[in-house]
Amino acid sequence: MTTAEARFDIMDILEDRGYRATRPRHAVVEALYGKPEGFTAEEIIDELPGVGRATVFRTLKLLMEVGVVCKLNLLDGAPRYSLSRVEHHHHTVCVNCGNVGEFRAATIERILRGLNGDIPGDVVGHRIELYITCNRCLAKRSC
Amino acid sequence: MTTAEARFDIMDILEDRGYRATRPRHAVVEALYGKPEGFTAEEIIDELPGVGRATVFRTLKLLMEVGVVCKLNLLDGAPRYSLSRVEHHHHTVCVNCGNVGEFRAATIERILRGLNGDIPGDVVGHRIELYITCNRCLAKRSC
DNA sequence: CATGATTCGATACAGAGTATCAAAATAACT
DNA sequence: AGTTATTTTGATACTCTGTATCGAATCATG
Repeated sequence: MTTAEARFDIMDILEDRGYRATRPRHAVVEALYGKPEGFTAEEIIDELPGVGRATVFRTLKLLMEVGVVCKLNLLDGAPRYSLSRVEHHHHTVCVNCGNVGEFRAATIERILRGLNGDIPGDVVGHRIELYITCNRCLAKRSC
Repeated sequence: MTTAEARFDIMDILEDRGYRATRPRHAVVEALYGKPEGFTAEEIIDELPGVGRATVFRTLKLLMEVGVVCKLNLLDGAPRYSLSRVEHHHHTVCVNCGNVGEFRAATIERILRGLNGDIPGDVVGHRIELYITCNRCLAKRSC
């Protein structure tokens, strides 16, 4: 999937759900594409002085609702958001620089589904986060 | 492990790390034992009018540092904290009432460790959360 | 282009948590 | 026990992330 297609897709998804493809929303989506490794809300707000603070948060919330943006609460510092490239996935977060990556692990999904019997209720979803030191930070450190 | 032993243990852990076993900290730890299914910071603050707001947060932070309390950021509403009963575990969170439970799954741990090769960095930790509808909420609903 | 529904931006506000700092509690040492 | 040094506390003000409000602007539709 190219970037252009993906951009188109996201605005499409919004319109399909009855939301309007407005200029501020376009601007936010554009900005997200420059951040393949995650971003904070404040980063986007600073980058788009023409778009109001509330609108940025509203748009992020909307994008989470339609499933193309995820929010990660780290152990410290501001929450990070990231564009989802694949359907169902989980995140790696670098504990040093905060950069966010994605991974999939079908085996784990299967196990979690199998776990249902041991859990006192109905499993309706799950979330897995791997805390890592990313290669870039590892490289910097060994210098 | 009885409750009394566990209480003793927690204050012990703090003292072993050079922190003082003060009365406000005792009060917070006591309060936590009345909350086997998790709690919000505000609940504890309201329950202990004799203990300052800042102190409650400071104590919760301390207890997280020494590994006996976990914090969970839910999809909405205030974050929930919970006492950890077992060493390494993960959480179930009821999406309806917010109650927190614990589970262990050795198989998953093993898989996550095995995943190391597919991840662009060193895995230093992980977190798994299962979103469930707990039995109590299921029962209420079917009425 | 008139109408009505969405969305916007500015601003004030809310909730969770922290920084500050003087006062109190605690530990350590005589 | 009394003095001193250190840690901890509580009150308060503040920060930071996000939301509610609301009049103005934008947009789809007839």
